[in-house]
Amino acid sequence: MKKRELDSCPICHNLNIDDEESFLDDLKCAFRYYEKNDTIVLQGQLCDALYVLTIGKVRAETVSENGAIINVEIVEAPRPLAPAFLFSDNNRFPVNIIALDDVEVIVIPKSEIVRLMMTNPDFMQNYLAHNANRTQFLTSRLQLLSIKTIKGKLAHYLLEMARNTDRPFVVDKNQSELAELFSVARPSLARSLSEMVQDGVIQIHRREFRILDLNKMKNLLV
Amino acid sequence: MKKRELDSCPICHNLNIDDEESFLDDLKCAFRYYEKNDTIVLQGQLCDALYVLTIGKVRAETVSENGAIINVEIVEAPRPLAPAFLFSDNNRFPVNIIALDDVEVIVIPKSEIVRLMMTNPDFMQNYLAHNANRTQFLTSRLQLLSIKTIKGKLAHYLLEMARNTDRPFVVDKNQSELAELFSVARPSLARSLSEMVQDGVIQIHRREFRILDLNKMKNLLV
DNA sequence: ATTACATTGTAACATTTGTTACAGTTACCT
DNA sequence: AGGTAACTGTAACAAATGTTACAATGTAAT
Repeated sequence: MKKRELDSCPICHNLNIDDEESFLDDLKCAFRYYEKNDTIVLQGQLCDALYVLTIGKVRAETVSENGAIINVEIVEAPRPLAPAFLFSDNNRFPVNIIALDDVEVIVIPKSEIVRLMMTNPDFMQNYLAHNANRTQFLTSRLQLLSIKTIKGKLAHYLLEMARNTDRPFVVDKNQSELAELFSVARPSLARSLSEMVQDGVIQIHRREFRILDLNKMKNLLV
Repeated sequence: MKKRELDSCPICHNLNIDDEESFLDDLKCAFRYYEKNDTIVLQGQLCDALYVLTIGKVRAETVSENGAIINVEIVEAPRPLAPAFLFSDNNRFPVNIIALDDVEVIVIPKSEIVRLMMTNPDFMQNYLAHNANRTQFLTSRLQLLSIKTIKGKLAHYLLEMARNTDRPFVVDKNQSELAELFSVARPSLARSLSEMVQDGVIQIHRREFRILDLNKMKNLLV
């Protein structure tokens, strides 16, 4: 099995843990090990401890009531699993979590997390920052999805990438990836792109884009 | 001007503040007062203090680059404004905040918030719980919006309301409100509803719904 | 250079949703 | 009871997007 790299975990970095072993010894926690396809957490399960994925890779999936899988996210160690739900009023896991590898998970009771925060300001700020970043991610995702038209989403995305310049810029995704990000069909995305080119709003050469008409572009947002 | 009701603020309740005045005296913070239509926070502004809305009502709006208003939320006192962004890596306000009333805002520097958390476990848990609940709200909103069809959204919503029974139940929203929740057009929602009735999936009498075919219903989710 | 594969462009058609308009119904007020 | 406003149902048409299929182009490996 691989080795732990605790320091690159978003809630554990910069904690000045000189001795990982003794740090973990002091912590009241449990180590759990799973093999590929083991279920680590069941959707709906009570969440009264922090699950930290320290080794391996897992799949987090939302399952609808007829068993269809709605949403999938792959998470790689080291990262806490659903750290926000530990403190929410409805503290149940929103997803199934399945091992994709050999996996180590450290389970830390909520009371220990509270103790850690109270005694270790860095840990507390890490925890807060991580949750805050997650909120920010969700907010911007929501903002993107609440734009209804494909051209609108493109305008939002491309204006972000262009950073208010009219210089050409290169995007790091191909059309299929963009289509997935926007959750639209790939040919529909291609159609919207070529219409925007026809209308003289943008220029495209492979992955290099250039905004030709900033005003038209911004009007697509509404 | 109205009176403060700090105890019903999600991050301040149950703190055993016997004397609000002396509690606030001990806290290094600033009181700010605004009139209707004053700008309290500008989108993009650095967020290095917690803004707690203690009296009044504000509007939080996202403004696109061409000045169109994308998103609006009304917030009433007492509530913290964007508490998650205080600790995020990109700590800038994502919205304009405008007074709708006579408003009091207490501005508490980040360092004071950290100090409060370290000395007051209840405050810390309140803060964490509030952010966690917000995350949960965003997550479920995202889940709803990522269902593409109107019937799918309806199925998701109605199955939630029905709580796995086949008994009739009453929803607390009219069609216009539902349409806004799903961000679709009202007549489109009505059409989907009547199609679902025609297909024998549900029965409707005014705001009373009844699920007739649970399987068909669940299949709409995919 | 040739092949194999991934990516992009495009077209025809189906489906879904939006838009606008109006009629029927219910709720409420006096 | 009558009048008004809110809510709901529905229809015709427009617009946007999805689906499927295939051609054109680019990319990488050998």
